[in-house]
Amino acid sequence: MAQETEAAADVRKVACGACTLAQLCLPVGIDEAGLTLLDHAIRRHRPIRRRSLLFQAGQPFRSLYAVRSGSVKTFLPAADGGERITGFRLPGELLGLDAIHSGRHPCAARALESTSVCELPFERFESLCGDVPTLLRRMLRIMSQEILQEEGLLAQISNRSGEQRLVAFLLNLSARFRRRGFSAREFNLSMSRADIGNYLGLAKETVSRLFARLQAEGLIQVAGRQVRLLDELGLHRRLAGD
Amino acid sequence: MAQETEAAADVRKVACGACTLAQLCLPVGIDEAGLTLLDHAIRRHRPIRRRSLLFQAGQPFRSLYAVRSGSVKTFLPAADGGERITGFRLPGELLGLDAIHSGRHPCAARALESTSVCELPFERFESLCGDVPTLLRRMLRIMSQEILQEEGLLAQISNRSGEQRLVAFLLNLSARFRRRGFSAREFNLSMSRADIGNYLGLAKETVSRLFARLQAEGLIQVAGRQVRLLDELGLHRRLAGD
DNA sequence: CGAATCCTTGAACACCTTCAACAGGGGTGG
DNA sequence: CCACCCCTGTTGAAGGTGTTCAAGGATTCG
Repeated sequence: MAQETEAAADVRKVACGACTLAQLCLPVGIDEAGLTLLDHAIRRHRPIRRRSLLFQAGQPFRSLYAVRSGSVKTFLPAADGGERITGFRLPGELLGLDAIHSGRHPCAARALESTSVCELPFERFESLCGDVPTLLRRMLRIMSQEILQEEGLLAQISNRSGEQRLVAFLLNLSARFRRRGFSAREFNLSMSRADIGNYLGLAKETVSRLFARLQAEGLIQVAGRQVRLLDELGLHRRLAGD
Repeated sequence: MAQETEAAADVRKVACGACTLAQLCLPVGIDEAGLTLLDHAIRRHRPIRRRSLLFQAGQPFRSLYAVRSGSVKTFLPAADGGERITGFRLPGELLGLDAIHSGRHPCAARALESTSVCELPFERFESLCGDVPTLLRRMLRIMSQEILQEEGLLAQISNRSGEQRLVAFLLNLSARFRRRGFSAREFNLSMSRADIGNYLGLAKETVSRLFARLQAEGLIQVAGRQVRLLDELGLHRRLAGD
């Protein structure tokens, strides 16, 4: 217990330049001087618990957040009290980009497991952009990538069968884990079947059945939230519609 | 004919500050000095014809484009020669934001009717951001809005019935026409039923049937590509799932 | 005016959803 | 520490919604 607290304290002291996520996160391509400035602007939070909200929908937008460890889901609250999940964020990914426009968070963000984040006050970020031109370039690229991803997701959701959607989801997760140095073949899902279904536009029962079918066909192996990709080539073929 | 050419020539001389789209397009919130700089960076093109490509998928990214008049569809070419439509752009909207990340256009863009655009070389835009801080702020907001729109679209596509998707599409178009000073109750669709279906994840036959049904129920009136919204409140109720 | 594209309508079928029941497992409180 | 309970996941059957295939009609453009 004391160990954990100590470790957490250590992690919170790690500067952006020394962070294991520096090659994925905002710092990519920023020179050392800029990194120091960025470093001073960032608030490193202690881990938040599973199920707790990082911010609510409608809340005024003050800061961007970067996931340091754990994972987060973002969702739009629906009229009937339900939610529409808009995305899942892994370490090194940013939260709050959709709030810049209106100055309010359109989505809420909830931790799927114990999760720690870095907070970057947006006003300081904007003034920093004036001093650190590479920071501006980096942010434009991150936002462009975000737009691109949403476009790709949209193309995969509409006009694709449930099986293809789930395969696309798994391969997307796999690629993101790979970039983070985790295994791309075997990983844990931090979200429930209901969350996956909500995100992909499928009923949770359908997700469950699709997992079973992909396993029966020898493409994957599933045990609860533990997933192993057995035949990546076959999965890619399914995605293409073969 | 001579008149048309003359008018086109005139339009091409209009500065950003004098453009009727200045309140929608990139210039929003930019001071006069910045506007002059922006003005000099922009190339105003002669109209391109219906069906012609503004840029191809995979092409190197050099410039952002703003629609001045007409409309454009953007789409990802699919493996089988088909296309996945990612969006429709109206006057005052930007094209190419998804290309900043990789330096290549992931989507192609095709004119749906006779369309004119303004071209903004991206390198000049980036250096301009250093001189005109409000320009940077504006671009961050535009990109944030784009991310937000894609999120909203995704939420509407997945987990919604075909009818709800089509209603959402019509109301979205209506709101965008309103902002541009056109009628929000009666407008022309510049895209085909097949394009709408492709975009919404429905077969073109389904789109046709849904139009017929909405008309039979007295919510809209359709004649080919001419649409009139008869009961906007009723349409909003349909969207909510009533 | 002809050709091509776009739109509409019909019928059969596949896929996914909904409703329902049950099993397992992790967290909480006693 | 254990028991209970709620949450999560699984499986079955019936029904609805949208797709596919097919054909004919309308509109537009050269």
